[in-house]
Amino acid sequence: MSKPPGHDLDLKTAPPKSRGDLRREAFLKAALEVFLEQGYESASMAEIVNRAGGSLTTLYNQFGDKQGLFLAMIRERAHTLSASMFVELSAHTPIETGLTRIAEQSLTKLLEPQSLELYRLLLGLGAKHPEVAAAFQANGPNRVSEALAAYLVDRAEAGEILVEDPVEAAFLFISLARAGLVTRALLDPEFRPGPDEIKASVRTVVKLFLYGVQVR
Amino acid sequence: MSKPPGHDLDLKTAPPKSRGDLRREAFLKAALEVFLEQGYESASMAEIVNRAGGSLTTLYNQFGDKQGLFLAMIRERAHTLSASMFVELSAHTPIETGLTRIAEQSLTKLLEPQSLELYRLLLGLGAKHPEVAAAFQANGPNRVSEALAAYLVDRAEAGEILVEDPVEAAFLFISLARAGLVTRALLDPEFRPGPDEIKASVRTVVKLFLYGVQVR
DNA sequence: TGAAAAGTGTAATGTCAATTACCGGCCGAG
DNA sequence: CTCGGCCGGTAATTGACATTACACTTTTCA
Repeated sequence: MSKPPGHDLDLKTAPPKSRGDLRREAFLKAALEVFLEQGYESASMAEIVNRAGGSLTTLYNQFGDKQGLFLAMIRERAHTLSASMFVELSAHTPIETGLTRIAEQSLTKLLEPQSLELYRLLLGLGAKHPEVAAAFQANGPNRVSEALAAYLVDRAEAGEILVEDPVEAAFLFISLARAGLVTRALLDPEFRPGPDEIKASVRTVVKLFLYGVQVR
Repeated sequence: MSKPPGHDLDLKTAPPKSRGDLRREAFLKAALEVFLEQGYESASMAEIVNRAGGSLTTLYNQFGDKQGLFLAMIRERAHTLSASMFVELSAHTPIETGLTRIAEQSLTKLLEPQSLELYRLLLGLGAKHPEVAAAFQANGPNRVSEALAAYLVDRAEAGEILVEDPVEAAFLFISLARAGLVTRALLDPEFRPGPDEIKASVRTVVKLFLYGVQVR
């Protein structure tokens, strides 16, 4: 409705910034903060306006209602979070290195307080708004899984590993990598693992994934 | 305060049921329903009283306030849920059987809609009420982990497996078992795995845990 | 049996926040 | 320059509850 010549798919090279766009960005940023801090129900539209500047009227004009704002915010964040977890896996990287790299990258991102809280919010969404959770899932974790699966196939062909179902194996590896630290962090706010703990956890996980525990 | 001769640790054989106890039970049951359906913020005390019978006044007398009721409910549920996930592991059970049994048992319990919603609620609690999440963690998952760790030590001594840190290995196995189905179920309400899917998932996980993916 | 304790039902009270209504100022097209 | 629409600020308007207060009945038990 506003940018005359625009490709609507601009991802990085898009600073057309009309007035409305600026407002919108500020609103989304403030909404992110407040929703993450207080949760959906407790967050107040007024508080969001306080932080963003602007006015309630404009906020309602742009997003319709509280739920609209929330959904818009979630979509935007889920998208960038997913993107930031993506790892370039050049084939022919040795398996141990590749697994380590992908696990460290996505764990590090996911353990940032902001990501963690966003993840928590998504989980809490529950039966309501399944579309959002689904969109996040499809468009974040699944992407990573798929990339990893392709890489596993490559490594299998190179004779390094033996997998029956690469897709499932990839999914399990991702799950395994995340399960330990992320679950703990979600349940215990005190628990904020640093880079060293992440590296250590990843090392264990990679070893387990590769070798298992059975005596050979 | 009421039952004259009581052991306070009765678990099953305890129907002393004074009047207050009956009220209390009904309140907790209704509270469970309503909190799971609506979430903490949206749940209304009046609605709980409607379902439980009795009166608002009594509810407040027994639990103080909304948060008190919520905490009491969570504690009670976390306790019984944990108990139901416990698996008797006679030592000397072959490793593959033991792992399969423990994973199937706890997965099956955790995937029941009610458990799943409770888990979701706990995750959503977030920074607030860390005590509750901690209590649940300590008193549920950790128990299972510890039992499994002891079992792993036994199997290691029997020469079946090779583990450096049994506690960590146990934790990872539990995480691995849960990660796949539970995470999926939390994010996608449509996804309700049946017993066959659970068995299949467990089979894969056990194999991975034992053998890894590396060619031998 | 006869209070005191505990329970019940209903109707305040008070707060808080979503959503709307207005009203005057700012900005870009004609 | 100048009008109609977007904006910002503020004050309604409403509806939901949590939490209490009150007046009455039932249980308990000494």
